[in-house]
Amino acid sequence: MFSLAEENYLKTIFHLEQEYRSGVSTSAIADKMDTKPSSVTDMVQKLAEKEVLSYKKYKGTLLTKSGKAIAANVIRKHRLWEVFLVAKLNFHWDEVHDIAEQLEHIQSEELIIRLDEFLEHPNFDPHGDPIPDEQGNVYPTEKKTLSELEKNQQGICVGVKESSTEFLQYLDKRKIGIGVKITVLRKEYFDGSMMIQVGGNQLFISNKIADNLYINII
Amino acid sequence: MFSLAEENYLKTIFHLEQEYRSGVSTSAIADKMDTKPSSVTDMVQKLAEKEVLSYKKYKGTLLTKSGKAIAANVIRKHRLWEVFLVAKLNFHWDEVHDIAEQLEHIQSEELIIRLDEFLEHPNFDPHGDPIPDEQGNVYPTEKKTLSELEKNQQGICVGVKESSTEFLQYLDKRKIGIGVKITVLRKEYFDGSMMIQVGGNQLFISNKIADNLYINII
DNA sequence: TTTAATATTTAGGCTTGTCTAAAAATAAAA
DNA sequence: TTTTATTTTTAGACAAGCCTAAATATTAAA
Repeated sequence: MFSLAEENYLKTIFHLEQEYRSGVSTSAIADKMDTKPSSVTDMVQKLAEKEVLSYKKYKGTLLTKSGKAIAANVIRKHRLWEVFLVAKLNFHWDEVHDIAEQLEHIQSEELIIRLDEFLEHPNFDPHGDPIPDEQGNVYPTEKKTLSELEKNQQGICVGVKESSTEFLQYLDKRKIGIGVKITVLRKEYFDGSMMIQVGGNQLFISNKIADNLYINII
Repeated sequence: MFSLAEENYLKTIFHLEQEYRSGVSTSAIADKMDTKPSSVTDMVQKLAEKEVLSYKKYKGTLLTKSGKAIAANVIRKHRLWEVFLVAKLNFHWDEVHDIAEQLEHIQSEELIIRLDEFLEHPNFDPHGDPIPDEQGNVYPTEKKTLSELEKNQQGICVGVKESSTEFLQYLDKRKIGIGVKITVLRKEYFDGSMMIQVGGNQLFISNKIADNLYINII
């Protein structure tokens, strides 16, 4: 069993490994967790003894297989709860992070199995990030913004890049939301604006909007 | 802000006050929380300084108004989550306590407002206990067992007394569940067995069953 | 390559919430 | 009412997880 603090370290290191593949430095962890490097050293040494990560003094750290599994599971829970908060409790995409940060530590395998079922096995959270499966496998998507799509390409909206309330309201009004299928009908190259198909409607959107929407190409 | 441990003490004392109205003893709290009396003394003194309870050495403790409000809010959250687990995630009544024990400490007013909304403002948890309102008022019901009802009385099933899996399955099969309206059609006084109306069906049940069902008289 | 700057670790300390053992107060029994 | 038993409190200690300050490695610059 891992404590809340331990789970948070594992999760953070998991994320940082994407960026620092050869080893995550003490200070990188400290920065991300808003804590002091000395605290990180303490915890990393403790986690190394528990064999969830490998650590060489001054050389940084990397998760072991079991460490990765634990971290992926925490992330899975976090993202499933985010889906719940948005899809069932009508929170906005940008309001759910702090709450999910707490919910991700609730201990119950069965709870997550049933929550996943209740949400109909979602594959992405409201920010468009993939939800790890039960085995801890994450299938990272080639996350593109709508602005990167070409004419006639289509995909599913899986999230937003920057999410101000005004922007979310703009999207709501136009029925653009997570899971919605979008097709590029026309693209203007001088300003990147485009005509898109969303549900039954055709919309004209600026490049600024298109650049803020994450799309999963299908 | 109160820590997880502090919230648990307040909640426990709140419950114990129903039984020990003139003051809750250190050992009663220690018993209920499965901790040592010396630990209780420490915490109670700390909480007294925070003015959420009044405490006189050797004389026990009672919650202040603000202490009661905090405790009621934790209980509100606990019971709302229990409703969620049973009504939405299909847990059995007897499986939800430990999970709710964790969920009750999630910090977000907005979350509880929306959860309450999502569950359509339930008044009772799956064990038939009343859910405190947002102001912390609890309206305790005169919780009777079905066996205490007389002929022609009717009420809503709000919970079970003892909940073995077999018993819950017995109930499921007969469509007896929380929120279900039950009417006593006939009652045999020599053994307490009764004929009841449940939904469209009439059922004959023994006193043993009737004694295990909590009913809210309407 | 030697020096300076930066990163990391160690040492020691603090807070929270728990514990054991001993002291003190209260309650019960003789 | 005095003694005994029980309850409660105090004192001192410990683990987790954090901190600051000092010591040690590593990296970058001269």
